[in-house]
Amino acid sequence: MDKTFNAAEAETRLSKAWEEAGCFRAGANAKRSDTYSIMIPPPNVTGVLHMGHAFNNTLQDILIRWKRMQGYDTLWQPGTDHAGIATQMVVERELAKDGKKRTDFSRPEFLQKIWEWKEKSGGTIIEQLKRLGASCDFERTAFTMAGAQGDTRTGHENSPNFHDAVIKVFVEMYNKGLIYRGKRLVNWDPHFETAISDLEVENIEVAGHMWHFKYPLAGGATYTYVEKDEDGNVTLEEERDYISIATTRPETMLGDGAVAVHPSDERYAPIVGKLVEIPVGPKEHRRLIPIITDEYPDKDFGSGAVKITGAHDFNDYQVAKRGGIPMYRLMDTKGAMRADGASYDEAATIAMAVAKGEKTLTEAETDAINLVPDDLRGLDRFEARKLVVDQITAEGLAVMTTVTTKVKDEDGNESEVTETVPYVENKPIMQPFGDRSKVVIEPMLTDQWFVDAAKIVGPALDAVKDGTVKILPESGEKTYYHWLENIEPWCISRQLWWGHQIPVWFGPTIEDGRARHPNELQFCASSAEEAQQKAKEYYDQVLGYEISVHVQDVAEDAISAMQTEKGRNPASSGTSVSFDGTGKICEITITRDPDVLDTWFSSGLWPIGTLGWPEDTAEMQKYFPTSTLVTGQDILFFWVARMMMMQLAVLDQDLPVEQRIPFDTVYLHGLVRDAKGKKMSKSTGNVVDPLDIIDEYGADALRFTNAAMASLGGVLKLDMQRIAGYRNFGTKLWNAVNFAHFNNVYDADTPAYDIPDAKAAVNQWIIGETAKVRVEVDAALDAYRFNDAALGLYAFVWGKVCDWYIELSKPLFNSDDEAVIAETRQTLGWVLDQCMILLHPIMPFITEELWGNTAKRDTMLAHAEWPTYGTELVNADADAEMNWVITAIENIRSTRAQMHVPAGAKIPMVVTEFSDQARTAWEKNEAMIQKLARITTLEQVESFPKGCASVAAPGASFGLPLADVIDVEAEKARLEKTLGKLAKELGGLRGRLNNPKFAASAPEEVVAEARENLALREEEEAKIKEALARLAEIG
RNA sequence: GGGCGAUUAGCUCAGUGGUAGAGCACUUCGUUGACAUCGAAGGGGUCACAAGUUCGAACCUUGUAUCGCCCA
Repeated sequence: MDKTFNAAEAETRLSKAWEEAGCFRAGANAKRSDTYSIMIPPPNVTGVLHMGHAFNNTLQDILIRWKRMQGYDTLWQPGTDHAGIATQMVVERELAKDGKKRTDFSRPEFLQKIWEWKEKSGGTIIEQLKRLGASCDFERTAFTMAGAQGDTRTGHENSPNFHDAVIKVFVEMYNKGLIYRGKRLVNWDPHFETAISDLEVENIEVAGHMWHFKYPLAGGATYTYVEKDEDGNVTLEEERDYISIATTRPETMLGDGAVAVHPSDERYAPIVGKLVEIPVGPKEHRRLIPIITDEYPDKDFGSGAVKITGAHDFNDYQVAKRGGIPMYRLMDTKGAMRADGASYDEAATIAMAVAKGEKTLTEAETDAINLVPDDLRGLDRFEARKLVVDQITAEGLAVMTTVTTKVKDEDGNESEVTETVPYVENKPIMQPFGDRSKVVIEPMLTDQWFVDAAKIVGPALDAVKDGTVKILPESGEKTYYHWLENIEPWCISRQLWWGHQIPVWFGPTIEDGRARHPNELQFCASSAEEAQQKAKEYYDQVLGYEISVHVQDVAEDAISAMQTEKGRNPASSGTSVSFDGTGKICEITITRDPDVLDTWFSSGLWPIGTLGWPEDTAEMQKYFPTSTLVTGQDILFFWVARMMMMQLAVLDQDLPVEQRIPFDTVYLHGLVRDAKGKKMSKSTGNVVDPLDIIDEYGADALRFTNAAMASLGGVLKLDMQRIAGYRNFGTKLWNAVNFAHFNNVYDADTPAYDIPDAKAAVNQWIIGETAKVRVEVDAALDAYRFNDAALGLYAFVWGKVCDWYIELSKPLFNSDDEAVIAETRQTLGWVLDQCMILLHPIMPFITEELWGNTAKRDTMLAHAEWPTYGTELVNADADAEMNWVITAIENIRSTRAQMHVPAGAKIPMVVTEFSDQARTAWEKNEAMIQKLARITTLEQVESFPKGCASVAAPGASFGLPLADVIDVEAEKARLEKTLGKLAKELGGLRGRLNNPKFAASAPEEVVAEARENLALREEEEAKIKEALARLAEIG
């Protein structure tokens, strides 16, 4: 055997062997009908393995290997999601290298490029998972775009047709009224020009400014502004002809629809309902907006008055909706100030009429109004901000403040200069950034598709509340409830090319035989043919005669449609109707929505989509509902909750809830951080690459570290020293096996399957300890306490097997008794086999290698039988005997070390008090104690000779005669110290036992334990006191 | 501002009512026929603070402080 395990060489070889033997196929090693299945949280197809994946997949692999060895019919389903924005970005970046843009290609051409990229690079993370040892059924690798147009079926050859499943769900949810189209405020990425999900927005604190402006009251009205302190004393009273507003985004003032104050704010009570002027834009067309009340403004924040820009702020949007305030969109898809539509004069005139209540607009009409003054049109939003601030300040409508600064003149004389300047606070503000584009996200009013989540949330909530689905740690359940009980509509459309295109075709409405609103009718269907048929049926019926319906399969580019407003704004869309000679409609063209679905919409179907749903597949019947979902707590809402809602909503409603839940247990974990607890980030430079760790320490060390970190709800701090420590642990096991080799344990080349019928106490003892740890490991894994399983095994293998059993076995191997030697060989072989088996889920590589190195086996370790023996293997007598031996050895060693007896010196020992039990234990294990404690002889004496160091063991009083070397003072000090410690313990124990209430209220076994403990401590105390007395005699 | 959580040895963390644990680090000793990626021994803690419940609190309750994370 090599000196140490060569991880780099063995890992590749073993991975290949497992794969070739089909060890991880669904159902491999199944010995019972119970199933256990895990869906991998699909990594992004553009992704590379990071520590989060490594951690997450280690836990899944531990569970699946454990269950597979137990004989369950297991499936660990791998795959990737198609990651709309990320993938499109990666491919666009590749094109950019050749100086090309996406828009240089048609949509189908560009999609072909993505599929080519996917073929080439889309399997990266799956390959990396194999290096971790992940035992997924890789032949089933799925992909959330499988089956979509252009799919080359490379890298996910056997994936079920995900596209069909996604489209079917959309159509069904649409038909049930769970999906609708509407104009809502969404997170808009001005770089990618698409709506994005909350998940893709990072809120980052940046240095910002808060400007304070005056909004003059209309018609020069005034009011008395009064400020009071806490006691109601007036601190400020003045006549004002304005209301003061604070804002971090002055450019959005152009779209203000109102100014809101809190209903209880007395300062502004006199002017509620009055109109104020927005202090920007051409003087002759200043818009007037009302002062309204709403609960949203915070009286103590800024002036207490808030401008309401419903189209560009999420809070304002809610206020505007509540108050019926118009929302004017100010920007285009690139985040520049709008340059479309009618002139500012015209727009402002209409808006004015609306504000005065003379006119009401439809949503579309409101959206068509461009309230950006002509001089600001087309400017970038940040440019526009500067100009707006300048214009307001120039007009004298900025709130001013005085600042006193010290200046030095040419001669160095200091003087104070007081200036009046605009009041601008420099303060940190939270700003939303696109996690991929890194640009500031703009809340934007756009037409999008939404899932009416509130309608399907009920069953998802109930399933957790009634315990059908368990979330661990429990605190996750609270978070889950909190979010689901306040659920918002889910925006599922994205203005991208890569993704599942929305299966809805638009056509014109018909009134009195004439086409009215183009693109306002929706035909939702799972194919173009079906849409055509539906449309034809509809139009034939409303027109009363047959027409032909033409289907435009892929509409123009989603983005350009958005920019030109075509296809989104029915009013400006081109005609799609042809007429015959008599002016009657004879042909209608319906066009497909160019948008695609949010990747999470397809990921939400992962549990069923990967199993072949909507087909009634064997896998679906066997492995659904799945068992455990292991994932990061950060995607509890975005993925876990949505899977719950979707599976429960989509599957046959006649099935009981237990058969529609996607999984029965959700294990949530936090972010993997660096050793100091900092988030890993490229900018901090503390990112750890799991592949580097695997290269340096081996996959097993990384996996063991992951398991050891995984306490429920624990923080995950990755410490290199710890990884090194667990690499050492592997070496320790390796060397233990090496020791067994050396002692001819494996000479016969036969595996140690049967539990040895041992006679020697040491062997009986270690068999019992093995049984205890097996019970402990199963209990820990059952409860998802990976850390307990890992640390329990660590303590057993290192602390029990290596530190004690192997050491204690040495005298047995050196004995002359062939029977004892044979029994010990058998026991050691069995114990080490159990170590390999029990450690395999956590450290698959080194254990598989040892398994193969030690004997001819029927199966690979990955398919070895997981043991079921329990504490019936514990022999109480052997346990007591060996515990005595270990205590005796430890106490002798401790005394020796403290008395500075040279470590190598072998010395004699004497004994005075010696109970029968202690004597028997000694006699049966003399050779071991002598070897491990370096004792030559034991002699029973009446009393200790002069200069003897005391060693206590239960039932025995030992002494080490060290007359020549003993330092009386040192020995005294040592004993006093031990006595001190004992006194503390005794105090506590006696205090408790002397309290009558303790005996009365504490459980019996606790009282008994305390009594027993007290007796032992008292015995020890007596011995030490005796020893001290003897020392006193010597002087 | 709202929600969730944390505070235990120098460090990183376990510990769900019976009197405090691990690994690493530290000190001393050690080439003992598995292992120096090692062995033996040792030092080190008012369990953030305060009050309460209890025979008994690191653990339960309330409050305070500090620090995270998520959402506004």
